[in-house]
Amino acid sequence: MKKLPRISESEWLVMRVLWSNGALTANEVVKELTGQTKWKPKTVKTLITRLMQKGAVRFKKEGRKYRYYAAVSEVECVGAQRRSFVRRVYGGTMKPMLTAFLEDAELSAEDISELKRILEQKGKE
Amino acid sequence: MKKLPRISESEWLVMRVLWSNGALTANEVVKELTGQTKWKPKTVKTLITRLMQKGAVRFKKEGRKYRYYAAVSEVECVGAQRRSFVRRVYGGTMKPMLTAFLEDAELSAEDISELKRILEQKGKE
DNA sequence: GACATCGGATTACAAATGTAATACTTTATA
DNA sequence: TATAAAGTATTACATTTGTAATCCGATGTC
Repeated sequence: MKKLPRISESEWLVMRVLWSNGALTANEVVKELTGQTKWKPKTVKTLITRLMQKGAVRFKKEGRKYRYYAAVSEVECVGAQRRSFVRRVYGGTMKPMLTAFLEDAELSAEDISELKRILEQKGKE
Repeated sequence: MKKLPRISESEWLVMRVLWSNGALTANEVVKELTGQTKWKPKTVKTLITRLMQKGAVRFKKEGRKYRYYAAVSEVECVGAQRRSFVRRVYGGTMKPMLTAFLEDAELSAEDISELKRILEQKGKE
């Protein structure tokens, strides 16, 4: 239930790397981001530092170098972003937004049936 | 197909007012926002000015005062935000995001059946 | 006509963000 | 042991954003 820090656009890329890979050294983060961005290593380091200041990332020493890991929950951060997005763009009303999302999405047949299952589940509550 | 300007969090509130109300004077915008925000009128004016500089808003003179109106398409801006959101938060994969949205949403029975209809439609393509 | 007022134009200023470069420290290397 | 390399810490600097305040010109008011 801790307060979630505000994570900027660029910082999100770093967080996603840390969430999916666990504790990484700075260089490993840089390597993961190669291809996704054209950032210099120093830029990545800056982002990590800022995320630490915000409390979103912590590190443990491993010998003389650090391993960084996410200190906030991915599920919570993603949920917060989702809600903030809906509020900002749709003024909080979910339906039109979901319609747009669904129409826009590229979905496999399995995806579609799973989503339908979720909807049916909701219908029963 | 023009390039969409980048609209900040606060600016979104102004844009939504203009999209839903057409051409308004600055004071009318201020009035619409009362209750939603605690901004001083001058703050709203600044936001409008910035949106004009970005090309998102234009105005026409009406006597000695101006009427402001959105110069970019709501559908396009919303779509761009939606895509940017999915890319940032989910790395571009729609399914997990949709799952979360659907589970999170408060939906009426009618909403649910309409969404199911959309999904069925997609299944047929 | 002098003055308060309403609206728009210009200016303000700190915090956050994007994007690094430079400095300092410890360690491996010649 | 002086030096280069690897890592971390500190500093940099232009833009964007949030949040206004001040200035200026047209207008209405006494």
